[in-house]
Amino acid sequence: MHSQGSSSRNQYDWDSDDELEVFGMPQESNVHGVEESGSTCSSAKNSKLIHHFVGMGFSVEEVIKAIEEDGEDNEENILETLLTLAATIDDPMREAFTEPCDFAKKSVTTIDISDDDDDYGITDSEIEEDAFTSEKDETLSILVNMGYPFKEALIAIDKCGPGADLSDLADFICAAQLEKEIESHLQDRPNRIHDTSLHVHKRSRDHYYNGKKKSRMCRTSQKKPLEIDMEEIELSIPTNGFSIAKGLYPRVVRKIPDKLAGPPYFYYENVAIAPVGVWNKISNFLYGIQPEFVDSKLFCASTRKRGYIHNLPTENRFPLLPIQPLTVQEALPNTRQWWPKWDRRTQLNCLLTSIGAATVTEKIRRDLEECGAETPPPNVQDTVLKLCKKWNLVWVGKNKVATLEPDEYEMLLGFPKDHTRGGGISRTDRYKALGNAFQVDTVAYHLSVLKDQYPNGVNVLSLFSGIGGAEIALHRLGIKLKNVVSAEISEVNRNILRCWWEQTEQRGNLFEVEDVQRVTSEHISHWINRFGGFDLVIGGSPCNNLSGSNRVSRDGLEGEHSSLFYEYYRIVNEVMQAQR
DNA sequence: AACAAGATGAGTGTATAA
DNA sequence: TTATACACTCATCTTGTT
Repeated sequence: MHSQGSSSRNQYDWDSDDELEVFGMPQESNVHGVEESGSTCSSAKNSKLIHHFVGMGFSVEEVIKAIEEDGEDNEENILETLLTLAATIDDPMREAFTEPCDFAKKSVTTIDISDDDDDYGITDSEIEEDAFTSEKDETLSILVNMGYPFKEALIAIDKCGPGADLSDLADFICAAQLEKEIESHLQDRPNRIHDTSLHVHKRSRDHYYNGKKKSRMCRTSQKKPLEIDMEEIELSIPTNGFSIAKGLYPRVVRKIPDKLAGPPYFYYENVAIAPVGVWNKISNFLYGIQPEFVDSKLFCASTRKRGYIHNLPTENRFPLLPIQPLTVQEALPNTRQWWPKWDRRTQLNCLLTSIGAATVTEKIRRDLEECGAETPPPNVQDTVLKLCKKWNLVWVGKNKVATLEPDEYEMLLGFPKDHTRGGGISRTDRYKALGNAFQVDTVAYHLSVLKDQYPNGVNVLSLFSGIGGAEIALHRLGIKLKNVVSAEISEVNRNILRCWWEQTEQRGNLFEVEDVQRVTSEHISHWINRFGGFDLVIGGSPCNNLSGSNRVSRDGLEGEHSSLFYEYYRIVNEVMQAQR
C-alpha cells in the first residue's frame, strides 16, 4: 500500500501502457504472419487494427477482409462487418467456439502471478450458520418454487416453524395474503414495505412491452440488412425489462441451448443503460445469450440497474438470507424520525462512485429554515426533493440531509461491515470501490443455483474482482471456495479481498493476478490442469465508458477502459474451449 | 504527493400529450 | 405516430488543503 504505483493506479492505470504492450511480444510475430500472407495491408496503423480485432477473437482472414471492405479509418464499420460475418455463418455456435487467436501462445512476458500455494489450512469454523438455516432454506426454496412470494414464505416458516408441513405453510400464506388484500382495501398506506414502487410501474411497463417492443426492434436492427428472422429478434435486446416480474423477484424464462449450458459457467455483468448497441455487441460475443436485466431495488433499498449475461440455470434460485430491508427507512432506522411526509421516497437511487458536496446539504438546510413553516411550500419541496434524489441524500436531523457513509454503502450492497475500511484505504477510494462493486444479494440470487451442484465447492476464475463481490456472494451462499484466481488491477482492492479471505478463514487457495491482459493461454491451461477445471468464470468489466455518469469519456464499448470486455470474452472463450 | 471537496452535462429511456 | 418534457446515471477533472 506504500508502493508508489498505488497512487497513479487510482486513476485506473490498467491501460497506462501503450498498445504495443497490451498484446505483448507475440504481436510482432503475428504482424509478420499477416504480411507474409500476401495482404496489401502493411501500414503500422493497419497492423494495430488487425491485432485489435484478432484480439477480439476474429480470424486474421476475416479481419483483413473487413478492413479492405471498410477502409482502415472506420473501426466501427469494421466491427459491424465482422459481426455481420459472424452472424451469417450457418451454425451460430460454430463461430462462438472457434479458436479466438493464438497471439498469446508464444508469450513469455514475465507476469506477476503469485503461484505459491497460499494454503490457509485452518479450522472448520466457516459457514456454520449453514446448518442452522439449511432446513429453512430448503423449505423456502420449495415454497418459492411453488410460486409463493418469498417474503410471505419466510414469514410463514417463521410462524409455523421450519419443520411444518408444506400444506400448512401454504395455507398460512394464503390466509395472510387474503388478510393483506383486505387490509389494503380498507386503508391506503403510502409507505407500505416494498410494494409501491414495484407495482406502480408494472402495468405501464407491461403495456410498453406488449405495445412497443416491435417498433424498438426495428429501430435497433436498422443498420443490418432487412432480414428479420427469429434469430435477429432473439438477439435484439430491449434495454428495459426491469419490472416484468410477477412476484417479488423476476421469474426468468430463458432457454439456454444445450451447447451453451454449463459447466463451465460464466457470468458477466455491466450497467444496463449503456450507449445504444453496446449490449447487442456484448451479447453477440457472449454466444448470443440475452442479457438478464435486473434492478437491485428488488434485493436492497437502493436502485442498481444492471445487465447480466450468463449460462447458469434459472430454475430453483433462492435469495440470500437474511433478506435485506427494501426501504431506506428500514435500512437506515436512524433516519426514520427525520423523514418528512412530503418526501415520499422509500428507496434510494443508484450508489455511485462519488458523493454529493456539502454545499448542497447546506443549501437545503438554509432553504428549509427560511420558509420556517412545518411543511414548506410546494416549490421548495420540489427543489429540495430533486437535489435529494440527485445526490442520494437522507434525513439525519430537522431540516438536515446528509450523504451516505461508506459503511452504509457496504450494508446496502451486501458487503460485511467495514469490509473496505482500514488497511490504508482512503475514504474517496472506498466510495469508488463500492460504487463499482456488485450488489451481493442480487448476484448471489443468480449464483444460488450452484449450491446443490457443487456441494464440495467451486473453482472460480474471477476477473475484474474489485473488492470481491462475487467471492462474498458465493461464501454467503455457503458455497465453498476451493481455488480462486482473482484478477484485479487496483492494489487497494486486492488488499481488501485478501484481508477478507484471511479473516473468513477460507480453506481454499487464493491466487492473485494483477492484470487480466497478462493472463495467457498458458496460464489458463495451467490452472485448468491444476484444479481440474474452472466451474465458474465471473466478472463485470469496466463501465467507465458506458456509464451515464461519465461526462467526459462516454465512448462506448471501444472506450479505453470498457474495451477490456474483450479480455473477458477472450478468457471465457478459452476456458469454454478447453473444458468442452 | 495524497487526499478531499466541489463543479462539470449528455445520452438514454419513459411518460404524456398532441 | 410523433413531439416534448422529464428523470436518472458502477464518472472525471480541477482546485485547495494537509
